[in-house]
Amino acid sequence: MPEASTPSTHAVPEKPTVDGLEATWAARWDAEATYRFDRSASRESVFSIDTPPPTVSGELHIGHVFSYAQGDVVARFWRMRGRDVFYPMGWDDNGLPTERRVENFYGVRCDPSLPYDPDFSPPDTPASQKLPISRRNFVELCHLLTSVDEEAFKALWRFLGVSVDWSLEYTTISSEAQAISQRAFLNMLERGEVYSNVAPTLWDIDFRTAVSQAELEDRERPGTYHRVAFARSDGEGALEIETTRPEMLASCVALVAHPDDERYKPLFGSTVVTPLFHVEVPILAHELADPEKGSGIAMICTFGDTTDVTWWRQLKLPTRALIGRDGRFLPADFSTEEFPSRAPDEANTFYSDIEGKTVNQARATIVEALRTSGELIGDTRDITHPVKFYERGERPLEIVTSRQWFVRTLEHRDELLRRGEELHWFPDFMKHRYRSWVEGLNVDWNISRQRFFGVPFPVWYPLDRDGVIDFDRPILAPVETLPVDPSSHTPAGYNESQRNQPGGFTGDPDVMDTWATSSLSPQIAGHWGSDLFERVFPMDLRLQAHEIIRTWLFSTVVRSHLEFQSLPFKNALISGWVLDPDRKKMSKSKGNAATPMPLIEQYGADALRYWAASGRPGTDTAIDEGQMKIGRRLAIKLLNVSKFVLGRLDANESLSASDVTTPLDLDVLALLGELVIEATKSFEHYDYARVLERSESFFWSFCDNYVELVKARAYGEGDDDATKSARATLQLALSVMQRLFAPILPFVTEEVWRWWHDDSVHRSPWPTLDELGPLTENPGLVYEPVCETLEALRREKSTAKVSQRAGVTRLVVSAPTEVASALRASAADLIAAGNVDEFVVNDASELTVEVTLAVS
RNA sequence: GGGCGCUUAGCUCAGUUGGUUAGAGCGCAGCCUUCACACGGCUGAGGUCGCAGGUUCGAGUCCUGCAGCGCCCA
Repeated sequence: MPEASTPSTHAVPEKPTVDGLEATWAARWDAEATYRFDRSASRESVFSIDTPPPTVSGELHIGHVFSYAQGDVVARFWRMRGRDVFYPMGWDDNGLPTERRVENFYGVRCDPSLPYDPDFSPPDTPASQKLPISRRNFVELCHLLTSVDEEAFKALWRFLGVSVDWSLEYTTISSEAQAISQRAFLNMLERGEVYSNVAPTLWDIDFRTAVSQAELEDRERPGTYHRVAFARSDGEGALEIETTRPEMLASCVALVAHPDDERYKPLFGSTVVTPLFHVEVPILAHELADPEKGSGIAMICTFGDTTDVTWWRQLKLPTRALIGRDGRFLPADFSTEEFPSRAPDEANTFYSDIEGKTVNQARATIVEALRTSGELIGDTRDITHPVKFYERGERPLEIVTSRQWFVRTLEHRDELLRRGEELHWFPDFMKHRYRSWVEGLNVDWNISRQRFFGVPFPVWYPLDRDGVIDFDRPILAPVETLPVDPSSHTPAGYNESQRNQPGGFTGDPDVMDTWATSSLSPQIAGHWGSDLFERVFPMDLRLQAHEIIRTWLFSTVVRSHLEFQSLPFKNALISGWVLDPDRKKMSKSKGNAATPMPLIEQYGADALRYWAASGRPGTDTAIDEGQMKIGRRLAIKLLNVSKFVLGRLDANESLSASDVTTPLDLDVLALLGELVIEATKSFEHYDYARVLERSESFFWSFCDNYVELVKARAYGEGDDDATKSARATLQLALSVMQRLFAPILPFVTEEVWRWWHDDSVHRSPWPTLDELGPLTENPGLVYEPVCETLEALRREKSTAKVSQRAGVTRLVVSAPTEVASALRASAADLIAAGNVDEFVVNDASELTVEVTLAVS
């Protein structure tokens, strides 16, 4: 036979496989720029996504895969809907997590007093004693390691099929990100929305930095109540307080009880004397004193905890702060006004035992002394109580007085609450987390960190003739010079020799909190100041996990509200946590955190995405390899049925919805039409899990029933309208289903799509009703009874333990008139699929099926 | 202490504005070595929908209370 007359077939491989699709298609998508954003697109046609820049700190985990896969599914839907999807990817590389990783990875620590060593290279193996290096050397290592980590992350995202436009990649430490952060800071400063202040600050003594309220975490820790006697100044006996922090005694500034507490009411206004240090302190009243706790009266110290800060502020108490930035006790002189002891020599002598000690050491010393002096009453009492920690910290936070930059959030609380109401949350109930967080704010947002790898504040300060810093007259960097580093750049009007000299200047030593830069992700990714920004801002969608609502989501809303009087994004899609198979929260410390790459290798990226997409927005989901296996099976089924349908179709035969004529085929398309409507609606509400569930259910029925029913008609000997109808239906349905699954299973759908198309399924239009032709009015009226009959046939054969191909002598179906005529119309398909000799349809009140097998 | 979510088959979860006999997958049992698929297919068993009230012709679904689990905030 001459080649010219051979029907041309689609390029269907002999043995299709899902293995290896990730590498193949990731490379093709790169080469074809499939996910490239059209920068000339108008705002209306753009769908812009604000993605979380992951913290680049080494290990990837399955939680990343889960959350980013869910977001990607949505991005792919909108792209197929015809929107120009702005989908960048950033890396949150600045900040403490990176510093920590660099310290551990290279065995170094930053010592800003050291000079830069241009020839420095990190030790091959980290020494047990961390090597001190200069700030600049340290920052260079941070850049080095993050760039390595970023490549590893990037490789995973590609392998997972995350459809970001890599030409839009950004980092939060880039020069542009720094300029944007500094510009936004200066704008806030100009508007009076940011201020610097010396204040009691939550302080991590290991990281030696301030932390913000958002980074706080309560942890249950054992503690011990000590009952301590304070002698009354009038000599009328003593008052006993209970404290878990007796080491703070030298910082005591008052005692406090509840205003209604009858036991202490008569004493308000009188004074007592602290044990050991003999400082006179007043007895005061405040609602926050809990009469049920301990003896009902507490000592206020500057500062043992956040309640102390509140009392200190509201009761206008003096400051006797003694904990230093390293967590050790600072020097103090009890003969001064600050520490007015009645017995200064005794107090100083005793305090010399405390000075320089850590909190725990000092506690032991003081408890011992109190016991000796008889001022420790009775036995101590062990308890468990919540203690505040920095979320990344290992030791309890202390409160240290220091100068910090704060963003005014408290005075904007009501507006911020309204922004939370304005935002569309998916799922809706996540808005409660935002609201309760904003309602519970009690300090302004501290954005300065006493660290090294971050965006510096674009500020210098003049020094007076005595070399004292004048914080009230900051020298601001002009906007056009940004980004600046005040530790290496010189402010206008000075020269570098005047740095840190009397009469000269000094640079602000701090860097911004990482949330202070990542909260500008829309500005950074959208290149604030360029035409692009107007096309993408406010973003259509923010993707993130629920655990960072109070940090990233909140801070982004704050920044956008202050800068643009707008929400930064219209919709927020909140993902849940990944739980381990026992439904416990995954964490590195528990050692149950799974790494994704082996799972991708075992089940395929589509299978992992299937698992992720089966978790509804906001729902915590357990790692479930069973679910991944099902996803893999679905992908394989898609390959196989595509091979079957396409492998026998003549690629040149033109088929369309108008060729679909038989009742069964029309009905299947009508059902598919219903599915398309539902899937579209669900996707528009970010309910990808429902799209998956419905599509999957239709697809399996299609494979098990419809394909079996029309196999013979479509690919048999005949060649009439009915044959054409079946072929057209198979082809149309396959096309629609390949596209319905494309957002969730991008690799396998692309593979099968390319067997019969030149361009990517991911750039193809989302299916619509139009392409399915005019649909029947009551979808399912034909297909469902036909399927029921087919199932009855299979059941009989299965019960009789014969092959499904076994012959049937007689098939009698009784059904209501309408159904009966539907069955008669599909008789040929049922006869072929069931291998039936005689098929009889009777009218009856309800559907019954009677099967007589050829052999029994 | 305040708030949010969950509780449906052995397991993991769907269940739309209240509407016939409550759904899926896994697992389990049995069958089919079928021509797209053994990396498969078919069939089946399995549930007083956490508990107690209430509204309704009708409640897994709405209301009230309670319990357990998880989380958020203080």
